[in-house]
Amino acid sequence: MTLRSVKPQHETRRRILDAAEELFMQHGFEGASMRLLTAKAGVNLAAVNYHFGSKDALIEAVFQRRLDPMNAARLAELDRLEKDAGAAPLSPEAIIRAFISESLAMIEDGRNGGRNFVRLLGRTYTEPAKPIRTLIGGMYASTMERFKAAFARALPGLPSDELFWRMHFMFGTLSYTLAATDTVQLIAGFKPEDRHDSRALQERLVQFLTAGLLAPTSGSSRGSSRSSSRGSSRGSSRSSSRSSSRSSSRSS
Amino acid sequence: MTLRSVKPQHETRRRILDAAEELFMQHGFEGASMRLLTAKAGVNLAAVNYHFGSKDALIEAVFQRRLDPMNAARLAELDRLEKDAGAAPLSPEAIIRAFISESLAMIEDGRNGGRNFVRLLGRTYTEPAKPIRTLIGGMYASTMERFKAAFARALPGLPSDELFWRMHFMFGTLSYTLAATDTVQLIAGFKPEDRHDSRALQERLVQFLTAGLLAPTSGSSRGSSRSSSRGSSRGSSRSSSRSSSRSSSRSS
DNA sequence: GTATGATTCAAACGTTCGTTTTAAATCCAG
DNA sequence: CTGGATTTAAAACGAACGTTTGAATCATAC
Repeated sequence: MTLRSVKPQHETRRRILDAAEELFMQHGFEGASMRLLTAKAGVNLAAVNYHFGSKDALIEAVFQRRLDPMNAARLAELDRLEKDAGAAPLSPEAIIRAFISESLAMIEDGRNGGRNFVRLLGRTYTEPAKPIRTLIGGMYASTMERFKAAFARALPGLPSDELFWRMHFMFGTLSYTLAATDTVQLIAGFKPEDRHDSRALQERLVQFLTAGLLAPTSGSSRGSSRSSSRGSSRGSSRSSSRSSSRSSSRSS
Repeated sequence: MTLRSVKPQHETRRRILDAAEELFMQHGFEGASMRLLTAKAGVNLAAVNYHFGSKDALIEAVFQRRLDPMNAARLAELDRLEKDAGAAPLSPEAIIRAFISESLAMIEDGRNGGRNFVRLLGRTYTEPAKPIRTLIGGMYASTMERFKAAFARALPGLPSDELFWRMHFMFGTLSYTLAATDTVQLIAGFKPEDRHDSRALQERLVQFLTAGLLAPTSGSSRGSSRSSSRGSSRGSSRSSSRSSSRSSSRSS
């Protein structure tokens, strides 16, 4: 009793999840203690174990609350694109947009903890703890399958293993961008006003990722490319040669 | 006495650093305890505090042992390239190679802990703990300055803020690639034999990063691009329009 | 109003953490 | 050989950790 102020009862779970989202992002999973976390949420120390069972279960709940809807939205957007396109293949850029726009929209979400979560998510891809890795991996599996199939359809000329790596690189760029926008600032010249302008950021990301995805492949499909010079780092240019093998149509 | 076996005395520091490198990579900084660490190194528990003073100082030492030479090699390679080129600007691809080849060469370094360190490094860019972030940032500052200047010279048509973001994206791709090659596997279809083939990986990375760096810019320099529809995520294609404004020369 | 189950609370549990201290043993350069 | 630096062993330090407990409190249905 006394001064409980604003806590409309039974929203303890939500308050815990919000505080966990922010503190996990700031201090990591091990660095954010239960005592700090429950203090920030304004709930009792035992509330986490009561509502979630353990700290690990809380971590899992934090991700499930946001990740499942996020991936569902990605898939829904992809479905919509494919339905609109009919039999025509999608443009790679449109697929990229369908994948990243959900994440980036969350950056502008200040009221809710969307921004916290998105940064937390970016960090978690390189999380050392194995249970967390497998948890995240499982939540992404089906979504990645669908997007990989969509890319493969949009880029019929791109070998499967090349596509794997291109998706790996694209995901890495997105992940790092989400995680590190205001953590490590290795490169000078950051414009603070750009930090939360997710529209401008999305355009820059789409340009970069689309170009990377459509980059010319050196050795083409498979094994055959034991040839070309590959002179370690001596040969400066040698890039422009193929330039126009854009690999597939541009639909629409 | 007893069975000390192989420990040529006075290499306790190196054994601690090697063990720390591996365990920090596997369990994170907080997850790797001093007792586990010293046990793995085969030294006494008190040895870390004797030689390094504290766990935090050990963390710093782990990075300094490798990061300083690595960045020095990057700068030396860039110097060499610029000297060879004379007054002519370097190709963006050559600059990219100078930056990433040092990291990727370490992946193949199995004997020494190079592979462990490179993965640890990739993880640390998104490390929550602030002292570690500032430590890493400080170690990179001068290197990033030089490379940013080199890119700016190679791409005179690219606005400064665009270059900042392109470098940010490139660094993110590299970072994630180093950290996550065998952690989270979100995308199915991974070929295990490619994991440690750093030459093939480097070629794929260079293709991707070069294309991303040279991607056409949408709104050109500044603020002007408030125009186009931006219909949330409705407009499916709308991408192909600009396609050929490669932004700058291709040198050589 | 009272019984009942869900929730919150303060307090304590046992464990592990990084660090320090003691002492003796061992190494290695001068 | 000597003496300072290094290493080991064992023990303990206070602090912080995640978790558990049992009583108090709340909300609701009878």
